[in-house]
Amino acid sequence: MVGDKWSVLIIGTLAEGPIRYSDLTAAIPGISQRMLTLTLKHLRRSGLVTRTAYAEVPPRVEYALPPLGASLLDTVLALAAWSADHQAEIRHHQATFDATTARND
Amino acid sequence: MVGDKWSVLIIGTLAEGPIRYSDLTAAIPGISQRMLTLTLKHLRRSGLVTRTAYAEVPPRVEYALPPLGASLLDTVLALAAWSADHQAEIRHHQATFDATTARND
DNA sequence: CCGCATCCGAAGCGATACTG
DNA sequence: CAGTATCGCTTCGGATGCGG
Repeated sequence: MVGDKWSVLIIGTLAEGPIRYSDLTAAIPGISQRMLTLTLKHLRRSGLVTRTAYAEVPPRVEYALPPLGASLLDTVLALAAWSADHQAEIRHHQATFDATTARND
Repeated sequence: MVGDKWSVLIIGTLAEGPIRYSDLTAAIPGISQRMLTLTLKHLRRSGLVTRTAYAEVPPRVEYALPPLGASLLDTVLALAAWSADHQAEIRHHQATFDATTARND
């Protein structure tokens, strides 16, 4: 689930509170409507995200983060913390590795 | 990084101690040699895994988990714990969702 | 025994156009 | 406003055969 880039971004955005479909599009630069719809459906199926549609004109649909989703957020945040913590070290390793490895482009 | 299924499995296997290439193949069912080599290279590049080749006959290569890799293991384990913890709940949601959603295959 | 290169089918994703 | 359907490209991944 965390392997899905968009899932993480959506959950991260939802962490700040319920948000509308169109606002999600704006809040997550680079996401296509296809992926937004697909990922939201996936997340809803797993119960990580809830969808509330209001029978109004104009239509309004809000997505929110139920407790289950929030619990995943915590864990993912821990992962993000690790990432931030070791980012420099990893980049250093990569640079060293690249320098060591003979690349004949 | 956790998005890479094989990376996680390899790190999980390496957690039990250094292991040889061929044993990795056996320890991780379903992995192809291509993916094993590719993923190991990727992990080495990031410094999450170390490689030690012994100039012997027959050749022997051992992969191990340095501190950096072990630290990621901890975090990933936390994620796995979350997964195990909420697995049943998620499956329930999925079943409900599938039942609710009219699927016209 | 260890690892890489190539071929090729499968799946993912973005862009676009269309429906309720 | 909120989605769905289709198309084309890119990437992923398995199988096989070769080099160190």
